[in-house]
Amino acid sequence: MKPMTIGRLSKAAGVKVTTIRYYESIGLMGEPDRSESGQRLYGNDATQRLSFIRHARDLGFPMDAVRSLIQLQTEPNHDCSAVDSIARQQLADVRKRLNQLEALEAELKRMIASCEGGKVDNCRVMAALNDHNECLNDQHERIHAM
Amino acid sequence: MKPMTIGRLSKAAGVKVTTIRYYESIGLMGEPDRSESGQRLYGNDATQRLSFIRHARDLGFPMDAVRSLIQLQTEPNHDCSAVDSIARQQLADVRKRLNQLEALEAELKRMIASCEGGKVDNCRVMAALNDHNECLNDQHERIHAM
DNA sequence: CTTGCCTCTATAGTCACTGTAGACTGTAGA
DNA sequence: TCTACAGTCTACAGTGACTATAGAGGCAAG
Repeated sequence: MKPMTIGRLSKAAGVKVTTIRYYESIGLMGEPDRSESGQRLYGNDATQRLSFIRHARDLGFPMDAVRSLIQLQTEPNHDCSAVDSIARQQLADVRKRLNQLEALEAELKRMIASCEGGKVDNCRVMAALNDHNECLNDQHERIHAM
Repeated sequence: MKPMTIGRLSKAAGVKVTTIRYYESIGLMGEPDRSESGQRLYGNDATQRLSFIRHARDLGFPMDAVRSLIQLQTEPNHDCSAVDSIARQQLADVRKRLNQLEALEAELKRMIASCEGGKVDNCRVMAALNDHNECLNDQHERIHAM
């Protein structure tokens, strides 16, 4: 259980050194002890927290949500429903993105299927890109994040 | 068919004024004529191109792909297969993201379903976030973009 | 002529990191 | 002990695809 340097922590948790320092800088990670020469020294709790963050990020939780979850972790007696609702929110977001992506998939498939080769000039894919009319039912919302 | 100002173009194509100027700055849009006082003046071709860009972006095509597609548009006699392959690539990307999102959905669903209320301390959702082991089969790739 | 919106340029901010520069530290082999 | 060389430090710039802001000037209606 000796303290480890940032490089070891990085490997242990699968998070890049620079990213760990970044997490520290935005207050997600808390300042670690330092060696005499100023190198960061971490205990096991750091590995845990870092893995927690990474896992949450892998699941697509936005930074704010991760921050909240970490905060909640420090209040073990608090009711679990807050955690639940963050997770449900995330699930809802994921489902929304899924729907959007499915719509995209359908349209792309249609576009590609309609192409019969030939010149760019009368390419159906190009035509489809030009005419927004015959498309996606007013899905005006841009798709971003993940 | 009079030339229009950037504001009108913005409304016509559904792209923000600042975004139009941004597209110009990165060479996606080409420099328009200017009025005596220096205001940008656009013709119908601009509306078309801008709609094209917007539609492609809505479909999730990355900027580079959009650039290529625009380039191809200027070579109407070129073979259409390049267009096709860009679209297929995009479809493949969309499908990949779909798969990743489906995996996320499954895990989130599982996490949430396992929660039985109570305190944060023994919340299953938290537990799931802590233990990366019982999770996503090595889907180490981070999910980004869209 | 004034009001109020539109447009201009240039610059900084966003998110979640990643990369770089230049200096210092720690360790393993010769 | 000397020498490599990998690891670490800080601070700052860069990424993509925009968005926001500041401060100045333009244009049309009332």
